[in-house]
Amino acid sequence: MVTLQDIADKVGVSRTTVSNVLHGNTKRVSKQTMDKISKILEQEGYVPNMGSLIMTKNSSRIIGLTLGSSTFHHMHALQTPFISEFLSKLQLEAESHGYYVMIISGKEVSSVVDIASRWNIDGLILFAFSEEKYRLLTQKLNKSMVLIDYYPSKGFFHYNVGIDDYSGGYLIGDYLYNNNHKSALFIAETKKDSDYQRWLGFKDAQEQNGEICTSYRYNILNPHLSDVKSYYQTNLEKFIEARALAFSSDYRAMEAMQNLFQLGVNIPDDISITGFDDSLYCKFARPALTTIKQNVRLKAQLAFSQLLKIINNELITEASIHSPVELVIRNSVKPY
Amino acid sequence: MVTLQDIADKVGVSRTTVSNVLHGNTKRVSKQTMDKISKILEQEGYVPNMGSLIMTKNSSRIIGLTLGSSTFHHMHALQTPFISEFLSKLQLEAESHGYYVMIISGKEVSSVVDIASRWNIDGLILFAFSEEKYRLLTQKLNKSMVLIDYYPSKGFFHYNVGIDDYSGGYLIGDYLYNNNHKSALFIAETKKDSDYQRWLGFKDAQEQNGEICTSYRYNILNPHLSDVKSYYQTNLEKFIEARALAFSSDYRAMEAMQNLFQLGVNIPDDISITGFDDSLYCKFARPALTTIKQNVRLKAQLAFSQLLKIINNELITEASIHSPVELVIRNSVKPY
DNA sequence: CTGAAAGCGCTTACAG
DNA sequence: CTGAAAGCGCTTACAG
Repeated sequence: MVTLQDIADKVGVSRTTVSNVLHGNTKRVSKQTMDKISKILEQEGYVPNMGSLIMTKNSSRIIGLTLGSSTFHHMHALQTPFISEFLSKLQLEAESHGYYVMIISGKEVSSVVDIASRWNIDGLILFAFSEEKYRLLTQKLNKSMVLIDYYPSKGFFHYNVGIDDYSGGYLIGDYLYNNNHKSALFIAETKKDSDYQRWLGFKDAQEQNGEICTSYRYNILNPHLSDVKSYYQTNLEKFIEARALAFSSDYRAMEAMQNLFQLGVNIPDDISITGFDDSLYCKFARPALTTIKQNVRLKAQLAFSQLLKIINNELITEASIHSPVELVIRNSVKPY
Repeated sequence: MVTLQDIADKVGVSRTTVSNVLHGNTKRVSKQTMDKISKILEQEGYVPNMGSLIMTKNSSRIIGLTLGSSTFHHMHALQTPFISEFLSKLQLEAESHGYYVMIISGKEVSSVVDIASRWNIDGLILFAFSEEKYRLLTQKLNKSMVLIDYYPSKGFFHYNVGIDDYSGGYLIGDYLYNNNHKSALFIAETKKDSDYQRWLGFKDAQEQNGEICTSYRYNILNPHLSDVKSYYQTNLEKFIEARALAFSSDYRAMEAMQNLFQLGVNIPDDISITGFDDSLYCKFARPALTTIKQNVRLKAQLAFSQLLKIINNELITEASIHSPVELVIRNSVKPY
């Protein structure tokens, strides 16, 4: 490892001077010295030691990426296509701004606090944190944080970057409505957060001509249900009567297609189905799944730039940003 | 941030002593002082500053995770289910051993070198690096490294953790053979590395009773092919004649199922299909995909422990380790 | 058993 | 325009 001192010795100046050219303090160094130092710097492939920088700058330029719950939409959090894509885009974005991303397990709040303090992390991006955990975290750790896809209870201040879940739900509800599916059911794993917003959009779309969409149409599929098959068996009649099922995730939609198929249901002839996320594989479902797609790259960029603003104490006009969403029409819906 | 000095002041000792209890040098400190210091340490929630540790210990305890090519099996590397699962398991493993994982974009070798030096990274885990890039990297960066799923040319020393690709291929070839598919075709994106090993296993299984499996049966599906549909159109006759297609990835297998279905082919009645990887969604394919599953958690653990050994200069008995693989039988193969 | 001191690689007032 | 010096938080010989 070549140090500043090494460079200084080589050129025959003090390390103060080398440091000055490193930071572009051109007024403090003569053109001549500058050039000489720049040349050697380049030649020796000098890179600063981050350990040293952490100490002197009191900042590490590390962004922590933390997953609050290890599972998310019934699979390992990092395995959900969208989270891993987010991570890769975030890392690119960070790297191009001279930041680094460290993965921190969010299982224990205390260990997030420990690691974030230890590393003097500049900011944190949080996935799938419950409100309780988030509160605890903010209490114990005073760092810039941005939450992803978060819908906290009212009056609870936080920064958030999400997608327009409501519009996603609306697009689906509207699309089904226009295909004459006016008593479609909405199926999600919870009654809160993203799921609930999607439902709201769905409901409004279904009610657009004065129709009524009661909460009877909001169905819960327990994420811990071991016997999904019997769930479909039990509800078969109800589902066939509804003629259309709008799921809050691709995974559940595809799972439904499989189970219903086994029960002799023809999709989309008997029942139309929609998903949410546009996972890599859902174009291969049979029939290919109609779903909602989000712009993950944009989301990662928004999250990073928002976090940067918080870190730098810049003015933030909106504490909660939502990236747009679009309907991807494939073949899992048939006009009724 | 509470520092060692703060603690020392509070207790009324020198920071040397505090440091000693921190490191369990029990013989150098009286029981009494020890207890007092431990108590305050706990009470104040002391955590060391990693910046400082990097400097004094000349080690950061950071493991870099680097993706050599941004795409992998035609999707973004971090998006392949197995890489993201690997990452999450690796992070757990690292955290439990007091290590940290930083994501480093592997697009440019020079930036890997830069970041790894800057952070004084302890070791690197490398995905999807070409041999050329890996050589360049080792030339410029003297760090402990473990490659994942790597098959370099002969005589090129390196540490590798992979899966038993050969056995995976064999299991598939054997399973097809036993279902009377003795002229099945193997389809992959390349003729090297994992793909080639899988082919070798496949071939050996198909040749088990003296039959011959010529390279005619090794088909390449160009990963950059834009018009996959016409690929299947063109080869339809050949594929129907073969009656079984063994793919080197689930993605391609599912894609094939979709395209063949559109061409009026019945799967598995007309053509049997197998995949490789056991992606989250392939149980939802229709028919559900028979494929090879690997133990990603074990792989992550092996990779980490191997890297740790290299870092600590421990004796390593095997430079290349392979985790086992298993056949997951679903419904995409029909006895011929 | 305890602590003073040097050193890790850098930045940043400050003096000249 | 240039550099000596203090300081960031820790560890580690070493002296007592």
